[in-house]
Amino acid sequence: MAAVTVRLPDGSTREYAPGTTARELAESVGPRLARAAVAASFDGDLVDLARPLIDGTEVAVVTADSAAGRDVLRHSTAHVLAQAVLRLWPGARYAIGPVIEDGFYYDFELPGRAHFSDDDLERIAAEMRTIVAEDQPFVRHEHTIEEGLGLFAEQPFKREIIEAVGAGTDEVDAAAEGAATGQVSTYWNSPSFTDLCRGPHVPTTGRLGHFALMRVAGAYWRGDEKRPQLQRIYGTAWESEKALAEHLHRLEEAERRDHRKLGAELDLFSFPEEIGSGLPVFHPKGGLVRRLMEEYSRQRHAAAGYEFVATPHISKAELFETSGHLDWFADGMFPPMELDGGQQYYLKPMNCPFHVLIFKSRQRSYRELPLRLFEFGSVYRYEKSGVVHGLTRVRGMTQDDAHLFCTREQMAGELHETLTFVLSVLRDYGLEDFYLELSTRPEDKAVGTEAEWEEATETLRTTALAMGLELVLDEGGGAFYGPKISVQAKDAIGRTHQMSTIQLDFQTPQRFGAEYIGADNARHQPIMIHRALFGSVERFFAILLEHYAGALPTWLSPEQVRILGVRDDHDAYAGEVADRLRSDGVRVGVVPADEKIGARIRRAKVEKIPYILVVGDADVAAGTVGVNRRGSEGDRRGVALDAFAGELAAEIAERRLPEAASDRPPG
RNA sequence: GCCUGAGUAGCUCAGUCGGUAGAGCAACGCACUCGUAAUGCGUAGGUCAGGAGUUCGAUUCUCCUCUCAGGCUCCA
Repeated sequence: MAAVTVRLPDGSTREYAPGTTARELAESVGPRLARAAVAASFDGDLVDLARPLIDGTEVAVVTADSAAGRDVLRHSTAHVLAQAVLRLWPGARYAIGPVIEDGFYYDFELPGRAHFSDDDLERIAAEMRTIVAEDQPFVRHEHTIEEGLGLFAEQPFKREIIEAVGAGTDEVDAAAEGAATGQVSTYWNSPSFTDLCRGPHVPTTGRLGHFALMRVAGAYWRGDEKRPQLQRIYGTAWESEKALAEHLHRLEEAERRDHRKLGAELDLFSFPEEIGSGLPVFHPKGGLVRRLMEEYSRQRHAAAGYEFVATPHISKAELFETSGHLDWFADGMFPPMELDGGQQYYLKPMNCPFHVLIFKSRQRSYRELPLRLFEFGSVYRYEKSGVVHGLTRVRGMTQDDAHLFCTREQMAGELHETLTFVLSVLRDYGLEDFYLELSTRPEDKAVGTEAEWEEATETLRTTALAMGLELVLDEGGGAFYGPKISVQAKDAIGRTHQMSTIQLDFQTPQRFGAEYIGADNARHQPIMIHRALFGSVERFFAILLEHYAGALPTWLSPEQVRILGVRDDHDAYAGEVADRLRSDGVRVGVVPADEKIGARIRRAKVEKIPYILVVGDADVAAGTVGVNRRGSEGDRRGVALDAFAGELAAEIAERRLPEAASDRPPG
């Protein structure tokens, strides 16, 4: 047979004897590459290192420290997890074990419908280490559908996957398991363990080991609430002990920034049990931050031509029948209150029907359009008990909600202006890294015709593309009344949060019979654009808190400056400094010298106050202050009070953001 | 709503194989008068989430409820 010729990623070509494997290729390139290799890719398709080279393909060696390589490690570790569980729970059924961001999971059904407990994780991890030490090979086999069904006769979940592959009914599995070939592949580890899998895998289990099992959870088979709930184990795996440790450290960092923890530590808000789940109260400092957020928002909205409205929290049932909410989302609403005459009232889950009624309150002319109505509107949604989460998923919240009414001709321009406005305001709060997501018609829940949806979706797409930001498609993710664009923002530690949404709605004006008189003297239906910028004040508060790890920019800090006299005979001067700054509108606190200066500085640091001013003998004599700025090394002594005040006033007026949204860990 | 855990002082946590509890920090009092991340001593603080059951006796064991955490499902 002729030699096989392959191209390498650097463009060079090499010849090998027929039957040469990817592993042998790696070895021929260099021993270090061979050691780092976990898989290979042939023309971009990931394959095992044991796969023979194919003539004319481009071959790349996949190393453990690449994204694709980590996926291979994680997938292989998931197999080891399944093998360990089957050893410890003979007769367990195993379902699927895919790779997810930063790790993997595997779903099981244990004999006698038993459950994993947290303590089991340690036993399972120990068994996994044994399997790693055994250095078992991952041996690939191809089977027909019938052979596959026979192999997994005792494994109903595997059989279901194989049947779906055979029937080509499940696109996801078909792609994953290779339906195009009408075959399934398996990986054999030991006489006692074979798993259905497309692969590739590392050559042997000995290649693994830098993993941690994170938690156990219940998860529905196929993600379907109506199907059996399986036992899921989440784990993470990395190419080295160092990479694993770094990952665990990142998790700790996220935990340190958790807004629920910061909210308690900084005395911003709490969730009194007596009030109920998902119903927060804001304490004075949190209330102040919230007010500052809202004030700046109002200021920007006023400047952008929005008009402020106010609407009640409850309404007759008919309003939500007209809007369609009772048809589609009654489950998400609090149950109705019934009055004497049998009239039912609901807490409002949204503000839009109220704003439509304001539009409809009198005859409208095209000359009034676009009409932009804005409100900080409190809404109540009955979130299921298991989903309530801190300030990000609550049962009562305040939306910064606006509804824009415009003509069809104005629609594109309004969308563009709105998106520009939204991004500009978000940037002022310190979020700067964005991409856009376009959500299209949901399959089951939707009102309106295909044509209307198509037109609305296209308009949104055009607007989004004009922003020059990355646009991601979210198929079927729209609301029941229209498609939407959402702004996704990355925070300081790289997590993505869905921020503002802009939704087009042809339906609500129709349902409510909202009309305006056009230049042609005829009645027309306005286009309605729903728009929330923060989403909810509560959620935005949480995101900002986590983004800044509690160290809010000076303009948003509840206490901007704390003044400390060195001795108690400096307290009078500290008071004068405070009065001077307060006259500029600065929020100042003074703590008298009944504790050592070091202790009071520490307290102020723990409270993440942007500026600590220390004043002593020299300052009293010279009219100066010692400036200790949050996040900077050391302090500046003998700064003239006027100079500091001027600099601070400028920082606040410009809403300057901190250079880095990180701070020193306490202690 | 479902699965797995958890709830002990304001916070972080220890403890009780069933005999009603303890530390550090915080709070309060006294002393210390001090120049950039914790001065010392003392005092007070708990229906051991709530309810029911078993028991001579329950914070501890059982059941129910509430709340929280991590997932699943959901998220107009």
